[in-house]
Amino acid sequence: MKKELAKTYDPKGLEDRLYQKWLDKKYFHAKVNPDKKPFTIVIPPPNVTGQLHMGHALDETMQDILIRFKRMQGYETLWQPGTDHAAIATEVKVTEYLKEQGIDKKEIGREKFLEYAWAWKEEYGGKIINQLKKLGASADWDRERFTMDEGCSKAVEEVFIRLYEKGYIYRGSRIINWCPVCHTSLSDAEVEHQDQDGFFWHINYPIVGEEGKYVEIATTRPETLLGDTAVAVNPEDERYRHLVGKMLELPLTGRQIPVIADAYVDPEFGTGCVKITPAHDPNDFEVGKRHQLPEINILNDDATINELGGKYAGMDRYEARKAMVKDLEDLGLLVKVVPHSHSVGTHDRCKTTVEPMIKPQWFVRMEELAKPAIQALKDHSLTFVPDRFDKIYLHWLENIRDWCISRQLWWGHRIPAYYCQDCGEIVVAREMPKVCPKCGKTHFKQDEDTLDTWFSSALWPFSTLGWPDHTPELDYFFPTDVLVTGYDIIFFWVIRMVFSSLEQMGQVPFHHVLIHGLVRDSQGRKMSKSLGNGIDPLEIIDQYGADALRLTLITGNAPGNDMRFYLERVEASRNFANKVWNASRFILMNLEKAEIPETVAPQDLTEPDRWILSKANTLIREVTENMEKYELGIAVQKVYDFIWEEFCDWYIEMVKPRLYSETDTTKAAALWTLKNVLTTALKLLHPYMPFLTEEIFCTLWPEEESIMIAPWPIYQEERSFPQEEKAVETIKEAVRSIRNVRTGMNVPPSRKAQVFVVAESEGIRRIFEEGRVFFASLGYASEVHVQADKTGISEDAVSAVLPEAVIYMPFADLVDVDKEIQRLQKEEERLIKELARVNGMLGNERFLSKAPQAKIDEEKAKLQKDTQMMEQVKTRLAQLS
RNA sequence: GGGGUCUUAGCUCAGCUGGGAGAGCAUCUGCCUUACAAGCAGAGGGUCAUAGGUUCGAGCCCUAUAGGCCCCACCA
Repeated sequence: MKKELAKTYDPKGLEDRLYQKWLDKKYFHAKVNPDKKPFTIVIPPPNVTGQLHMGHALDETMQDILIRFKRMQGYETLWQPGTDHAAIATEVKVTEYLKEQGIDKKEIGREKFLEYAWAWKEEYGGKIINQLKKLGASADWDRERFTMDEGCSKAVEEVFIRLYEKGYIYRGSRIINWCPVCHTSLSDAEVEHQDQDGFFWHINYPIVGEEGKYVEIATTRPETLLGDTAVAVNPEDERYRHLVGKMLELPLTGRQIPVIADAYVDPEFGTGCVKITPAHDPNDFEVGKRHQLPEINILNDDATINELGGKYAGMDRYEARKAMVKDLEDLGLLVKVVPHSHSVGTHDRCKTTVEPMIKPQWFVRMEELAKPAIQALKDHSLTFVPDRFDKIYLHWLENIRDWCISRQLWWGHRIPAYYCQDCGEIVVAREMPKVCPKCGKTHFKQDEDTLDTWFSSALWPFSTLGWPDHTPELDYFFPTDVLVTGYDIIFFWVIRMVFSSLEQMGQVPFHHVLIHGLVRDSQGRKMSKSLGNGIDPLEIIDQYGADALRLTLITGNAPGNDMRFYLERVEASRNFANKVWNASRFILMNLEKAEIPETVAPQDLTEPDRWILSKANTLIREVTENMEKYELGIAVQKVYDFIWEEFCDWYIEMVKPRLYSETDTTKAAALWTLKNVLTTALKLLHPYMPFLTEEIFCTLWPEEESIMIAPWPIYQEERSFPQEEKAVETIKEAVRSIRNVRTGMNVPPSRKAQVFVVAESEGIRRIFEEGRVFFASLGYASEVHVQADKTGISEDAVSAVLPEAVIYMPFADLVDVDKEIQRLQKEEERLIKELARVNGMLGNERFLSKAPQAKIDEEKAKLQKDTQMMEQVKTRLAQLS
């Protein structure tokens, strides 16, 4: 079956059709197959209610490229897909949605809310998955998972219980980050620090019993004064040593607090006296613990002042701040107000300033868990690409603090802890206990909180493979090979997967972490909803095709770096797709006109055939090497250059006279080579541009099922033809000079000219004899004469100097001697410079003694070539003047 | 305060282990040459941020400086 291809590549329709075919054929489906080596990637699960954005598109494209590459190499490839319940993100969305319907979350209660949330998930959850399919993602959709499905939930429960039993999970009243808008605790990773302009309020605290004497403190949050339980000074600070132990009167409260000494205080900073508010500052909390200070919580959950705040009770924190500053001023206790820029913690999701608060929460004790994760990187069982992310990973782990995992949300995995209503005993178990092991009573209540969303995604590499059950999949596909993700979630996700896997599985979850950057807009700004500068990948796919989008995302940027996205780049990618399409169309048209043999004997191949085969062979080796090293952009750039320049601009053009001739005996060899090289190129390109290459491949090889499952090309020593490469490169250079000369003289292509090639060396003459046909088709030659001297060449012929030959073209009427002299002088200048450089190197004793021999030989060869050329140029110049 | 990263052609960026400066887009010139005008052929354009150092040799390695961006951090 031969298909006619359209004149321009139109991805519309074709992409959906091919994707459906792949699905029908089950190519994406991975099975446990002991005869093959596995290759596994787990997808960073997108938020179940999310929309595909450029970041996803980049991330999934990289994974799909690796998966398709390895699949063609013969691995049993599993790309494990799924979605994340995204606790807080989803809960906020559902709450907003309900609000629009006039439904209040608190009123309907937990159970009803969860019903709505699941319904929402059912309705919108599939959306992002379908969007991934538009990209061409070859994930095993039969294995799609969800972090809150039965299996993943079971894994979460199991890990929680195991960690609790080992003492790694504990419940404690500690200072945590509280979001007053979302009404939940947050982990440290969820707090973003922003520098904000604020003030330093200097306040006098009167010393009890010493009329008119004060201790001056400086604070950026005066409202927290209500919770002060001490003022601290540095024990070494001579200025204040005498105050330690004295009592102060806390303004506006009537309470008395002590002056304490603690090394935490920096005498150089502020006044050297620090108000200590254990309930609302992490440092003060520590100080408070050391000195057994009372912890006074002065805030409600919405960050209004609570009932302990006296007249300020009920005010918002900032309102209270204003009122208190005013009151202090009236009391004459406000010393001064100094502008001060300081860093403020905000909730990364809603940007609200977080309040440190003491709350009973669940924590993961991190110190012991972090150790193997550090070790794994140090002994290289885990590596980052690029490796500069090693430091970021290590620094975080080496300074890790306990992980607050409880959230005051409903959408998530409920904590499997039960409280005895009678004696307060905590029981962590798979289901609600019947009888209290401590008091024997039977009234239990489950913990109201749910787990941090990252607790479940931390288990993703093994929970998706069936853990805690011992499944064949787990045995076969785990540990996974590479994780592909952005640097923005190393702390949230990558690190937590590593220590969770090391703890539960005793192995790293993946061997390599391939890190990419952010996709930014054309001006380098982050794409965001609020800026409205986001570019929808689906619109790009609709307009230019998925392949063009994929290529754009992969090229022109180094691993781990951010990239700018703009339409001109997509157009360039689209143009390349069209180029491949048209080259293929040309080849297919010619293949239809003639029979080609299965194989061609080597002696029937012409020089250009061997040249392009040799080039393709080298390409195979290089591209494969680059891809093994995750250098995806470099790899595809090489394929791009090969196809466009070597294959299309040179080989196809060189081959045309053979194809158009009725009598040429090497026609079959040309067709065979065209088909062979095109096939190789398509295969190398397939991971990047799956749709285009599949469509062409299946037209080219109707008997084949799909390029997806075709074997990856392999470098073959016997396909290396260095001599032919040199010969064709010589011809190319000659053709280029002819074109150059002609353009310089404004000779239209329609005007053909005689071409004389003068070369002393017989070997060179043979090369030109072989290549004479190309001067006609590529160099607009009417006749080609290859000879050893200038016999028969008119004096006014224009010349082009090559290293080992001079080309003459008689253009009697057009000749412009001055121009030619100029051109030759320019060439002479270049050669003088080049010769000076080479001579400088070769004349340097130390270069000769220290440089590698290969380099020396290379320079010697250059010297010879350039000297030769210089002689030609000089001779020619002498002739002209 | 610590760490990272960037500074290369008008624009956006490549440049792998140090050995003759590249691509895409843009610009200029000429071509509707029977695969492709989303194309073909040719051209112009860069003291690789600055100053030192290591080296036979530095865009690449080291140090410092300037500027941009990012991350981490308990300076009240």
